[in-house]
Amino acid sequence: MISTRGRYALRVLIDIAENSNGNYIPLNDIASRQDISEKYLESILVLLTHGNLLNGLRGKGGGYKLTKAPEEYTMKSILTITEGTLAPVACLKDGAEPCLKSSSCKTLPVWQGLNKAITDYLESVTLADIIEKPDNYSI
Amino acid sequence: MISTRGRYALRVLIDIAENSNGNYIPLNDIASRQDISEKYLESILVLLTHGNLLNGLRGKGGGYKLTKAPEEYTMKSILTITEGTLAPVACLKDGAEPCLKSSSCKTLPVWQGLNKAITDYLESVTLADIIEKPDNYSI
DNA sequence: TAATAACATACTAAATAGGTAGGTTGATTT
DNA sequence: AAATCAACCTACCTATTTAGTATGTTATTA
Repeated sequence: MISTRGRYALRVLIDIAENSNGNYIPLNDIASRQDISEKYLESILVLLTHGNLLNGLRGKGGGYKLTKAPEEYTMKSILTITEGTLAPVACLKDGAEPCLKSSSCKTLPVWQGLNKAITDYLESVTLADIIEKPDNYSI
Repeated sequence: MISTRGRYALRVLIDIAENSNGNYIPLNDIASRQDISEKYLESILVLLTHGNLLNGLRGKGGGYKLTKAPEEYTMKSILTITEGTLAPVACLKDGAEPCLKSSSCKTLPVWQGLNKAITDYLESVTLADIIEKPDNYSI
């Protein structure tokens, strides 16, 4: 299950992508628009700025903005930063010590297949696919 | 992440499928072969018997056996019983109260897509795909 | 009736999730 | 230079879940 950290992170990025026009957006604005506790949101934005998904600026006029184009934010990159890992089992985590039984492990291929299914999907979707596309046509 | 409950359950089912020949296999045997605490394993087998994936028989000569053919055990059915739900977000759980914001929720399609990717994969793999296939040929 | 083995209930320690509280640093405006 | 604003940082808290352990009770068979 994806925790609130990951889900809120996604909502925040959508919010910033849709409401910023290159400007910094204060956490305050985001929190009230998204109806999420300011303080809790803060702890999530720390992860996103440390992971270089957001740029933070202090002081008056400060806030957060995206560091790159929406097309460059894959769902996988967003969720990996907030959830830590998306691997369904510990032995498939990045940098996991190789399991001694891996060659005889009958369940490993299943977990690898599941991991690939999840990863492939999450890499195929970007923030650009999700945000409001202003439709420039009438009737 | 799949918990030990789900991982052990899968190992148990593989173990029974490979070692039973229609006989009941006592938990004791499985626990020692799989090197899992007997008592903890017991709590997992309760889930599997209640979920009709295993048949338990008490007393001497008792133990557990499969209730159906290995082809009929999808990974999804096994993991759903042990993990409770595989839905990546609460609003996609079976029997979840419909979310009021679902029509305007921009993140919902992403979670639905992820859910489908996971579900499709786990339904495509069965216990029969995993167990040892005795190869009846020589050199 | 003795041994066997599933079934049932209760408890525990450690980790994680989801938050809250308060203070500090840096940028901007007055 | 001072006041304000807003990100940043550290520490704490509560409830739930995970991964077990312990102690029985019931049903079956030799």
